Amino acid sequence: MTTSLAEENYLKIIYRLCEGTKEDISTNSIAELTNNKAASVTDMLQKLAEKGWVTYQKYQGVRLTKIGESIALSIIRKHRLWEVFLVEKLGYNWDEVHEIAEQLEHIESETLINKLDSFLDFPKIDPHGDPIPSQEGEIPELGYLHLSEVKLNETCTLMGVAKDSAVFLQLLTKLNLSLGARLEVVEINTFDRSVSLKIAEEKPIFISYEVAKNILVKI
Amino acid sequence: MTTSLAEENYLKIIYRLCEGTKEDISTNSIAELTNNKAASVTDMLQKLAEKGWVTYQKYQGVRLTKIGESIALSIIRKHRLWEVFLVEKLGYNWDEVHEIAEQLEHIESETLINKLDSFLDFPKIDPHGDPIPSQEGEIPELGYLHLSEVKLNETCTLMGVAKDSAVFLQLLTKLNLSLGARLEVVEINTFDRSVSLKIAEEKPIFISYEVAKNILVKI
DNA sequence: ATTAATTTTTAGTCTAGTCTAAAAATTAAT
DNA sequence: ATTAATTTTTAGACTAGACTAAAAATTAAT
Ligand SMILES: [Mn+2]
Ligand SMILES: [Mn+2]
Ligand SMILES: [Mn+2]
Ligand SMILES: [Mn+2]
Repeated sequence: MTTSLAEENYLKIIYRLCEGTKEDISTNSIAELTNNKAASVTDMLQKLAEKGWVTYQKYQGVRLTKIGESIALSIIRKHRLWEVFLVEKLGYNWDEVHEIAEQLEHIESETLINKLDSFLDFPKIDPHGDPIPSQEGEIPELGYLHLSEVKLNETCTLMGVAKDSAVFLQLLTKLNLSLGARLEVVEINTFDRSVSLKIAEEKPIFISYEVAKNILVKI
Repeated sequence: MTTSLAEENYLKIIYRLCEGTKEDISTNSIAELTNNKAASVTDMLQKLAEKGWVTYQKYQGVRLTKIGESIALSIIRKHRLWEVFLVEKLGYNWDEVHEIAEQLEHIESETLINKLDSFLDFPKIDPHGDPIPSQEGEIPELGYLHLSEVKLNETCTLMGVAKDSAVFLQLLTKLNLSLGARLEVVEINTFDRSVSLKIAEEKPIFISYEVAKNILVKI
């Protein structure tokens, strides 16, 4: 069966919301992320349920079915592979690629994405450290921690970000925080949970809890 | 001003029809190429005229304005650059890329297409020998002939094709006719205008007028 | 356990882009 | 120059995907 652009965007967002929790997803939370009104979301959920891509009961929320999930994963795979292409081959910065990938992820071709995958040498992660689902929809669980969870005086490696927004990524770049950086937590302020970090023996930098929460690290 | 996918496809087709002739373009000819009904075309022509991209008078046909033409050329530029990418970088054959490029040509980004252009080393022609418009909308007039116009015993070089259809391109491939091939016209049958060709001293092959008409050559 | 607040769904409307059927204009044929 | 054939436009209807306003269901507060 064929998927429209609108349907693909809904499935992708429902996937993101399902990831966190075992609960069913609320209409309002979807409305927020799609920038649509709740009434429009209800309409679409009924269509998606009709097509067998979500399970949905009035007032009780929604979840992806196996098929719905595999559609979402194939779009995420395309999004992330295109982001790798834009950064690795065309020389974009990591904060510039998300919007373009939002368009490219909807290009429909059986062969294209696999040829692209091969051209890029089968990358396992995208420019933001997010794992790239395989053709079969396997997505490795990387088990990263949020930097905000790291204990005082521990050292870790920056593996990814939990947010794609350009302003956030530009801030990280300005602070010299890029994928692979070695970070030592030298101070945690209990008052506002802000953090001081040493990046590879340089003099410490200061980041808010909001920032630390969106940085993914490996111990 | 912003262009929808449907509008872009109409402008591209009107451009193609304008290219040939100085006459205004008929509603029916557009309907045929867009695979829409004439009534739908009339609707769209009124919208395009409203936006200033075509000049249009009821019953009198349509032409692109300067702005309309520059939009069409920017889409054609994108289409052809993506075709080069698909063939040169991803290893597609020339008969496999048109449909994918039909989708990619609508990706909207100021920077993307110029970075792609640079990544591809500023190609001047696409995999079918068609010229790639510059960023400014300049399109070199290549002055090629149709193979059907070449005189008996003359030798020429295959520079391009006048048709993108997969079956046509596959036929050429099967006949060993590819870009750059040296062709000698060794026989022209006046009855059906079919042609016999020597490709680089090999034994002659036979092609119909229909095929010869869609092969572009340089003497 | 009622009432109040919140969330979700329904009902009805809108736009873009398509269609069919019928009317109007143009072009071709007598 | 009429008439006939063809082309083009209008009129009215449909679908996808959005919206607003109002009704219904759920959840929270007394
Ligand atoms: Mn992204
Ligand atoms: Mn990413
Ligand atoms: Mn093409
Ligand atoms: Mn081409």
